[in-house]
Amino acid sequence: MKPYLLQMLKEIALLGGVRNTIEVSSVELADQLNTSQQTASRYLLELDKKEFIHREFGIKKQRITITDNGLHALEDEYSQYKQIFDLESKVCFKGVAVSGMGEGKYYTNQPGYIQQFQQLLQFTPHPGTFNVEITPIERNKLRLLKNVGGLEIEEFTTKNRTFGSVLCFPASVNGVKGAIVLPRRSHYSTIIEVISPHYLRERLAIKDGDPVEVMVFLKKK
Amino acid sequence: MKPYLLQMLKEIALLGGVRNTIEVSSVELADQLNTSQQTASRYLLELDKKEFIHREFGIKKQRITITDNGLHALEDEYSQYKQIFDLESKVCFKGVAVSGMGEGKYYTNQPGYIQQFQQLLQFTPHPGTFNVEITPIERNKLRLLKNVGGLEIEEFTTKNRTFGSVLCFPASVNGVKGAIVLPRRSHYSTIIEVISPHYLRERLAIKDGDPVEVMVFLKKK
DNA sequence: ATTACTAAGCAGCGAGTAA
DNA sequence: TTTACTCGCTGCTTAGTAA
Repeated sequence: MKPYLLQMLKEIALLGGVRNTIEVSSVELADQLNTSQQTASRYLLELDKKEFIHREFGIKKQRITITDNGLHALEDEYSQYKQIFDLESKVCFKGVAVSGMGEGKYYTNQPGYIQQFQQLLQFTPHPGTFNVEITPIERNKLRLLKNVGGLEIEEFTTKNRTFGSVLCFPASVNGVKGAIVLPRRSHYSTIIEVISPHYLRERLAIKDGDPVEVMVFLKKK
Repeated sequence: MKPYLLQMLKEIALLGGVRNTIEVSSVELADQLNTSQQTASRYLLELDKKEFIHREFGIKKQRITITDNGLHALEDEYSQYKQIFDLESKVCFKGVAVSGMGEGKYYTNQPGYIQQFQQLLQFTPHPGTFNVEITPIERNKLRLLKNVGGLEIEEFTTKNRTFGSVLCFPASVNGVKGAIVLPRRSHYSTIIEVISPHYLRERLAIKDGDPVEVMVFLKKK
């Protein structure tokens, strides 16, 4: 939807056009939008044609109601703004399921990690990680997470080697509880690793390439 | 602010550009907005020039942060959407204070009205009404109020005459408690009449022509 | 009063390209 | 790789005006 049409739809909504009929002339709407009567009229024609509003003509002014279609458009926009101002409490990643190379299983079987997961997350992770590939542009949100800070999993040493520290955030994958795991060392990649008390791949009935939504929860300040 | 610039600002915010720096190229932003690299670049120049964002250039990509200015623009937009979806619980009118012709005092001194006000609103109105002139376009919101319904003040008869029924809504004027009064008979005018336990004109230190904000509260369903 | 057409002008778009 | 310039073209805007 063209941004200028959405703007007009918003204006109609603010005047009470949601589940209610308003009576306005194209001149009045033009004034509200700081534009000409002709442009307001054209916008109304476009909104009508695209079924975002319904119009009836009287002898003067016109009666306008926002359709379900139009209401959905407004709701979508609203939810984006809610997300922006909610970004300090939760961050949403959209991606697709991918297979790792089994290293996830190796790490999540280390007692040194398992104990800390149990303590900080109050669950025992199912062996292995569930990997989600995100678009490069969403890596910016990973940076955001590191800036805000999360649960610190400390490094530890076994007789064989050292396991590095990890930053961890409670999360959900398509609504199922878990946590995401960001190794401190590695640079931001386009793969998010998720651990969960459940075997996510089975629980969500997901195979490689399926779209998934990862919601990451930040600790409130 | 041009709607298409706001759209881009919103996109930057969704990527985490609020109180945080993101690294994106103009091509990536163009992809997000379904437009060309050139257009994305131009938008960034405009947003920068108008101080909605701050930019730094690295060897690749650019580091972008939303300025306070930009954040305000987003907050304004957000609050408008909040208002739309809150319209079923409260409606806001902006107008200016005007003087009536004293009839307000006559009506608000009628015991038949006073008793009902006390019962439905839990306060005794200060004699007289506080009148607010709204723009003709906002009369649509009055229609909305009548559709939703409010507190019914019933008509009554004295030995001299009949006083008509009135629709009434709890409200506040610049934050001070009161109620608006819509005579059932009269057609929508551009004057809102407000009653209040306080002498609003004095309490708010307001004279004719001063801008006021009337917030009307609807009963929840 | 109203809506909305036509026509002309101008702003925004993006291909090509420089740095 | 980047960003952002020029410039031709498209499409949005608005004055004038009909209905």
